Amino acid sequence: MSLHQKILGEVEAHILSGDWPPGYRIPFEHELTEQYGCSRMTVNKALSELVKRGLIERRRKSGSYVTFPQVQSAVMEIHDVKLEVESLGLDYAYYRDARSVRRINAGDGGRIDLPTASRLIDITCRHFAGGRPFCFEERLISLSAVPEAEGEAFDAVAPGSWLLGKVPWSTAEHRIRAVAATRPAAQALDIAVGSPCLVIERRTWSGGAPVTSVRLTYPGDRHELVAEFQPSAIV
Amino acid sequence: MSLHQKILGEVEAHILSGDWPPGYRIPFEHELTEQYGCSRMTVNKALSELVKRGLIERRRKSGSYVTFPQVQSAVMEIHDVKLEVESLGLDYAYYRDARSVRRINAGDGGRIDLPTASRLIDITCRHFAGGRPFCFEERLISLSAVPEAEGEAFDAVAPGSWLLGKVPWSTAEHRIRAVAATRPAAQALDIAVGSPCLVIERRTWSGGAPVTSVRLTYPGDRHELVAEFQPSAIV
DNA sequence: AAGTGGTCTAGACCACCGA
DNA sequence: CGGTGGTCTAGACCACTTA
Repeated sequence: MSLHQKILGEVEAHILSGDWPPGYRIPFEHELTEQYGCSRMTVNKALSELVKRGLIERRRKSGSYVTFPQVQSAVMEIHDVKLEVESLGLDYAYYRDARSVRRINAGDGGRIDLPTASRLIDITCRHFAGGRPFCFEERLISLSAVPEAEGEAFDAVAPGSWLLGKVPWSTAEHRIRAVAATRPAAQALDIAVGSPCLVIERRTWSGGAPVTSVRLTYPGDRHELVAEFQPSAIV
Repeated sequence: MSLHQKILGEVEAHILSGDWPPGYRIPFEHELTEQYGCSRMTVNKALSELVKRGLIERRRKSGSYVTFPQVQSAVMEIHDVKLEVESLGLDYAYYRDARSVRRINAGDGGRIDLPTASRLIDITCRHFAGGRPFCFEERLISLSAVPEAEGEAFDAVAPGSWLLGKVPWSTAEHRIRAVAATRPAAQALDIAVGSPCLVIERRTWSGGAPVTSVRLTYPGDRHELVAEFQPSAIV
């Protein structure tokens, strides 16, 4: 492994571990130069790559700083409905409909892959944009992965936003479908039963263990997913 | 603009224009060094970036070569409906419904961003899986970007498959929505007007110029998009 | 064996911008 | 004004690979 890769990896590790939080000023080039006993070009190569990856930003005379988490990056990252609504310039509101703690059962079939009789939280809630229903959310959270969730009522902050700041995730899988609105979804979203809806099911893991599974139902005429790719962006 | 960016841009232009086709050996570093009157590091910086973008690959002692277009990647890359169907283990069939060469008009509003009166090909076709309609495709292809398309009837090979092996792409944008089936789509897919459909609109650019725009309509109950992400994979 | 790319050095000049 | 990052140079050594 080359030296600039080593430097890149170590700085990246500091950032991803939270050791160097957003806004933190990382060491100057000349400091890293001393620390690694190499020339400035080598350090510069590593830091330039981190800029391309969006992990740091650099300001002349001032230094290099860890960037604040990408809100909704180019692809279809973990996205927080609240941020999504606010980025549209609309008022956001949240309402929790139901919350229960229970054991997993056959009705959850496949939604979340946990051992029999695992305990989980089952939540349904709604997100509003500009006063209109924007998204209907049905979520399961594994209590073995996130024990603190049991103490949360989720009546002020949405479970998605709460989890985002709480649990680091390592993998997410999205399934995206078009469906006819079911009765509960139609009621929640104030649309006709059977009208087209975009459904996004996201399952998230952290270190191999399932964390949460969420089904987001959007009225088809009010939502659109946008994803931009570059060939090299694929790992 | 810095010199390494200039070199990068010019080499990229040669590749994207087809001037330097896949397999072509681009000039050696020392040749570019002479041509641009700069040091090897500067040339190297440009070429290393092209490796990251997947446009070239480099072999010691041999030289640097334009790569062959990537076919399909992990996420929701440019995807070929034919490969998609075959990966499901179903028989694939293709039928071209209509094809015309015309000038862009107001009705194309926003689907493809070309100058007034640009010439393009307008195609509608269908993909079948296991004998059943699987996808309805409406596509525009810019003739200024892909002049060879004018000689293609697209009655045996789908335009998507044809383009994939022909034109390198640099950026793609997806828009994903749920809609009620329009009359033409419903007829093509043999479903009821108004039933939910998943619509994927993909626009593709090559070196900043629009290449093609396609709208794929899938019956909502027969299709699902799956995408898997890892946090670090984001650029 | 020879020529390529991979990496690194120890400087340099410059633009920018915050103190 | 001074310190930072952005860029570039003219070398160097090495690993690899293939001609």
